[in-house]
Amino acid sequence: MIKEKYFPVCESHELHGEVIERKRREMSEMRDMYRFADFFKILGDSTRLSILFAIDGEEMCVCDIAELLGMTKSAVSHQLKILRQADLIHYRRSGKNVFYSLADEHVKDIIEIALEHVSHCGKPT
Amino acid sequence: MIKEKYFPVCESHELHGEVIERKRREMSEMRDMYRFADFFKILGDSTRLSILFAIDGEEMCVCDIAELLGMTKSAVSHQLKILRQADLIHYRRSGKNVFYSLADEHVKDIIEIALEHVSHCGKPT
DNA sequence: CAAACAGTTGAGCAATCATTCAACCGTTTC
DNA sequence: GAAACGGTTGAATGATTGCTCAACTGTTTG
Repeated sequence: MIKEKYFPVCESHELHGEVIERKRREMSEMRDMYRFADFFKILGDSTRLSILFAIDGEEMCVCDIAELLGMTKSAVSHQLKILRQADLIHYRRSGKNVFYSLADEHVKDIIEIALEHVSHCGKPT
Repeated sequence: MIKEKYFPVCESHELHGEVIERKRREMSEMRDMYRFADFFKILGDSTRLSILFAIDGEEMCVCDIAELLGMTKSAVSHQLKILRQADLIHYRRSGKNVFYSLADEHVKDIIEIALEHVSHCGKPT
């Protein structure tokens, strides 16, 4: 039996082609992996993560966040913009100040589970 | 009453200093924000995320992962190394092949919640 | 209305990072 | 043992990114 090869897989055993095809079908459902990765990319920065922790439970203005993190207002504002565009935070203007707060409960959930994972797999060395 | 200023906060209202101090105490508990952000940073790449989805539920060898993602073995192997160092995947050698599988159930949980968030906040435009 | 304050924005820069390329290691096969 | 295959690794490179600096907007205050 001549097996049709759709792609140059390993030659070690013939099942590989099937596995790839099945996986390809499974993964096609959520094909915009880029958009999905972007979500984690936003959380993958200590500054942005610190901001989210800072405004968790209590809104804060930009100036205070900057002071808390020991950064310039500019640097914080740049990161706030990214968080805003990702719909992770909420915006409120009050006089000269702008107050930010968490926009979504999902964010807290994800952070908590991740925190659990990190503390579990924590390698002190 | 002369209020001691520990840091140059906004002048608009005096509560800001207190807020910052309280937040600073709260956040000092989990002070290694870098390590925490690194966890998300690893998930924040479409290639690595695709790999995790690929080996979810069924181990795969490097060659097949590469074929599935349309990438070189080298590129995949580089990302596998990062996932390995983060203890997110499991390694198994079998003859000439090396099979990878998910190492932790936490990973699946996090991905699922994040997927939910992304699909909720999905802006088609 | 001008000065001061809170915050935003864009350009520029340094650092990080994902992929490519070539060389290499480990296992199997002839 | 040499060739072939699966996989890894390090250097090089192009792209991305986080911060700084300076200029700017919007609001309040004198």
